Amino acid sequence: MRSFLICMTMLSKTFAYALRAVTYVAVHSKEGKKVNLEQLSEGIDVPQPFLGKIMQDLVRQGVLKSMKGPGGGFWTDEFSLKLPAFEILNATDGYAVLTSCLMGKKNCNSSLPCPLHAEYALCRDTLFDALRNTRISDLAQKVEAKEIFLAEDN
Amino acid sequence: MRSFLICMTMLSKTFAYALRAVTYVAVHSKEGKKVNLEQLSEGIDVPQPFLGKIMQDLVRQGVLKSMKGPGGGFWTDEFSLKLPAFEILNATDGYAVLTSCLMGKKNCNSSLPCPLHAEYALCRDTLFDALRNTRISDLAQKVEAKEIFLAEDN
DNA sequence: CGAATAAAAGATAATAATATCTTTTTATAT
DNA sequence: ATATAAAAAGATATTATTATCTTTTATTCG
Repeated sequence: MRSFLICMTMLSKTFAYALRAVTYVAVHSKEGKKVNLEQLSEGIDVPQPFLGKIMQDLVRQGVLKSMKGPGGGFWTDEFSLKLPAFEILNATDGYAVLTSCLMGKKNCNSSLPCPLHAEYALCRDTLFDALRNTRISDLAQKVEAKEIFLAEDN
Repeated sequence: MRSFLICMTMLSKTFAYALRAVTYVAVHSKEGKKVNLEQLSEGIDVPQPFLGKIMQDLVRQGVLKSMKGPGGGFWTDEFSLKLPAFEILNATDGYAVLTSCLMGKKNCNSSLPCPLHAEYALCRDTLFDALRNTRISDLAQKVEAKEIFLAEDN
């Protein structure tokens, strides 16, 4: 009866889970292994049924590959590995969050800005650039290089 | 029967509403006027009952002053005007969101970082700095200077 | 083929965020 | 003092997000 409501990020938990999941799968794909849901769920410490839904989306959006049946599971091919992390956001939350106004103004832009427009644009762009410039293969490589684990506690 | 579920920001709608509300009140306080809920709700285009709750919090946390009764309402005193916008975040969402990990790692730090730690830290810090360096009086001044309106559509 | 494995899909449940409604308290003015 | 105005407080409703459970479909292997 454990609770999974722990983290509190500016973006959704779904996206955080998806980032961890894709990274985990990518690391194992480089070793030529497929990953199944049970293993993944334990490896990144995310509840299996919910993770299943997220994985479905990621496959549907072409971020990951999957196969059913014995020996099946999820993996990244060459195409996936080259995708920017931005595509993970796109497949989960959508990218609208990166074009929004901090103060909730509908038409906030540089010619009619809210009082925090310039500052927040800078913040958003920093994240946007990071998600565009970081490929899935980079995520995997960083995990390998630093021996970081993807479970929340590690 | 209108819907208010429109904006989609990285932080909460509550925070977006609070920013608009405090700014609106500050502008009017500079003209020596108190603002009541009804006027405020129309001025910034936020549903009155929900806004009422947010205002309660802001007053309780010392960001705004209020008075009941005829001629009552909300206002900012000299103390309020000097507060950084960060205090508005603190009074609504709390600031934990500015110390979180994008990938949901519990202990994410520079010595054991997630693969996006450095990049996301930059993003968070940009926002953090903006919220610390912008005072409530600055928000009001920008609205006055640029003749911006605080309703979503404007 | 039939049994077993694993993802996909569909349906339901719990929690948090957002929104509304009603009653109470406090202040003002007559 | 009484009526009125306005915030505070409390209770309830709606919607979105997160989480779970069950059934179906695809694949492999004996």
